Amino acid sequence: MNLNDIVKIPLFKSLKPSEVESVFSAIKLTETNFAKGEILALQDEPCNRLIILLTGSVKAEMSAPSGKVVKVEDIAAPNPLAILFLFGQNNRFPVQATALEDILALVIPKQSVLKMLSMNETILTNYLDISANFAAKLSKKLHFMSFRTIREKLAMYLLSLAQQNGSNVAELDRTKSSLAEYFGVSRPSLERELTNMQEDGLIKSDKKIITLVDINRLKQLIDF
Amino acid sequence: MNLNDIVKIPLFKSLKPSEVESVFSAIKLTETNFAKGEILALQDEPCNRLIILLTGSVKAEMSAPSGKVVKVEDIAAPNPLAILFLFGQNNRFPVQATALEDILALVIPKQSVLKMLSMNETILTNYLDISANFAAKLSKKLHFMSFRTIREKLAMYLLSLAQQNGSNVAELDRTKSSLAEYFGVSRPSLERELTNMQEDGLIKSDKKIITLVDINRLKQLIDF
DNA sequence: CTCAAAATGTCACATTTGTTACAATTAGAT
DNA sequence: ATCTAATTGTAACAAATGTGACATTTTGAG
Repeated sequence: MNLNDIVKIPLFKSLKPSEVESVFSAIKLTETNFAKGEILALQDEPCNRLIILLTGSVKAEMSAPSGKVVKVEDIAAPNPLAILFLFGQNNRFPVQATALEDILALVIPKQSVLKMLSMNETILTNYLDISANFAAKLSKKLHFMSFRTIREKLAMYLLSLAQQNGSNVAELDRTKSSLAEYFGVSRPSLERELTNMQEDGLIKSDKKIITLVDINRLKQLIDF
Repeated sequence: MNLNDIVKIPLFKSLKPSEVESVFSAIKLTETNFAKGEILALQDEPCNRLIILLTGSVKAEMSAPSGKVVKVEDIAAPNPLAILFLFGQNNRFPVQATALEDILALVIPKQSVLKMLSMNETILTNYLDISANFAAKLSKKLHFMSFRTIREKLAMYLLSLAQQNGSNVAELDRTKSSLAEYFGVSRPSLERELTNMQEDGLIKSDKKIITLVDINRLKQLIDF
């Protein structure tokens, strides 16, 4: 792996070439391939290494013994896997990670991660920042789940989508099926609520393009 | 604050006296009092300091629309507040923290925290461990929220309570009101479901003592 | 292009949960 | 021990969501 690729990894962002060299010579790390469909980490497996995706992506699911799954999120290169759970007393993967495509990954043992963090402050701040971002995502998801009605969830979701665009149009970034799954509701219920909201003059829904018609009322839904 | 108190704080666990001295002389920190009911941190307020409770406890709540709140958890001394969100790009408190009792707290600015972490490896590992434990708690809560029905949530909750006892009896560790709040459902709905489950022969419910009658069927509810 | 699989839109109906209200019981302070 | 506030148990009714089914449209592999 060359230097250009390395500094593209968030954990190694802003590292000077000399730092990369000294850090990488001090730690153990291996590059590993995973085929599509292969399991990178089992749920509840001890989490004793950091896995950083170099290419490809994984889906992270929480599963109960006989098959029911809760999808948490997809993680794509060049992001790390389960970075939040690497340390701690009973540190286990909270999800099962399955390769969505062929994957090349960097695997670093826990001890080496610790070594890196204490020897280089840039890596330390990167690590803390990345962790905080994942925590924020987790927390956001939890907040999201706390919205009671589908309408509220949609208002929240659409507003933040439109805000990213800087417009009053939200273009869905995934299928409505997977959106329903993300919301934790059934697909027909999600469709129905989109229809209802259109009838109520809140939005205009056309395929994946949702136009926010009455932004104030949408904001009211989630603001109080 | 004396040395004995300091090493009782998880973040400073296993520190040698000489380390405590050198670390504390290098960073800024203040002790602050909060009265019962006072707000230590607002939801969405920038998270630029670490707050460690020395005495007392706080409740952490996320406010959702219509004034409804989702209680995330209580945090008691000597634990830190929102440690997961201190770093990161858009680092804001995900919850509002309100004092449940009079509180004495240690407040350390973000920059000083970073300084501590890079100057002392013990503090670094403590910090990482504490963070991971909170992440695990968050993740567990998320898993819990993913259960669809009240019955499933109850099955999950009661089974893990009974398991702690090593018996088939779950003694509720809080009021049913607060349990309903924790579940994110209304209190009458929770009561009704307890009644239904009793009628269905799953449990026997008497005040705070819930006897698990048909454990297999309860397990099926969450296993499947 | 072609065609099968996936995704979408929409129903009628069943189920779950919320809401409001009220009475009974329990807990805690003085 | 007494009294007030909190908790608990329950009910009828309203609202939200799930389910299963079906036709239509879109997507993507070959």
